[in-house]
Amino acid sequence: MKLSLYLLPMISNSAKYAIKAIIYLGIHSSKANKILTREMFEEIQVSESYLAKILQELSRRGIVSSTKGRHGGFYLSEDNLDHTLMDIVRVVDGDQSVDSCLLGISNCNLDNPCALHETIGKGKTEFNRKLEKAVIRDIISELRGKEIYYPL
Amino acid sequence: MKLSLYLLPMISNSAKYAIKAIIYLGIHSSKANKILTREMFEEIQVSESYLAKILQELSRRGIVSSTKGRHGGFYLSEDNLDHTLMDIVRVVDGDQSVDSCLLGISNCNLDNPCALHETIGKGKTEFNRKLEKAVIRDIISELRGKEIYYPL
DNA sequence: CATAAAAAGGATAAAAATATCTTTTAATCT
DNA sequence: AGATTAAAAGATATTTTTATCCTTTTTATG
Repeated sequence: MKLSLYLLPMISNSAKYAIKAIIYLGIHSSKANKILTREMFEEIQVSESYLAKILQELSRRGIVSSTKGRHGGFYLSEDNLDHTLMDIVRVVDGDQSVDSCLLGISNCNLDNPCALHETIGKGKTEFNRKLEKAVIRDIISELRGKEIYYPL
Repeated sequence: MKLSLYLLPMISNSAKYAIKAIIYLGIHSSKANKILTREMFEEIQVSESYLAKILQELSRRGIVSSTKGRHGGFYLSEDNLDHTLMDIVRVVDGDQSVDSCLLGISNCNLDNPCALHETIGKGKTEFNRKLEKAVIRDIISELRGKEIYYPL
């Protein structure tokens, strides 16, 4: 018997797709050059429909930009570029995912720390801090300097 | 529309229950004083049946000890105490969960790092290292010094 | 040896996450 | 205005994770 058969990562599949899509948009898109889900989904290794679903939500929450109709599509505005990976994860996986205690204890905090708070709880906090510092604009400009950033 | 309605933590619910159960056993059990799932499940805030399932697997994989029949139950042997939190997570969530790249890119490694490897991939590695260093014996003995370690 | 106690195992059920499909709305072009 | 294009929205399906239940096996003890 196997309890969790497949991988259960630090961020969800959906958040991964979201991050990949945003990286793709950051590299390829502009307000003048919008991108269709049709053009991205293979690179991101997700179905077109599911990617659309995720981008829809990201758009609604102001993480990416989009317009309907002809010459429509998705792109990153200057404002969008100021977002961090944490913003993405919070939108897709929810705040609880980020803020919850490692043992899932609701009243765990600095004054009343849970059994693992000292031992590894801080590890999660550090990881969160990295997500907060990771600004999309910086990630994109760093990737531009490199030869290969595919496949996502 | 919400993509992930509930929390999606760094480790699965099952792994959390496993860790909580092992902490409980570490504090209360010995080879002479075995513990029944019936005695633990409320403290751990999981159903008795599911806890039994998880402990079964942990027992099969040598993370906890158990004996059947009268005066049977679960306990931590001296060997069990030498395991780390990482051992638990690997058993319950699987190796992939621990070893996978943050973007889920299969051929991501130090020589051929993915887009996020430098930025936050290292954060995951650090977190993993903390799990590896967290020896059950140490966690238990530290908890014994404290007044309150409940609820788990 | 019979009986009771408790984990192990197997089958099934429920909930959540992931994914797809269809219809609607908005933008653009002719 | 009408046709076309593409995102938004809604409904539904699938897979995975979580959880429960019931039977079997093992062990201790009277």
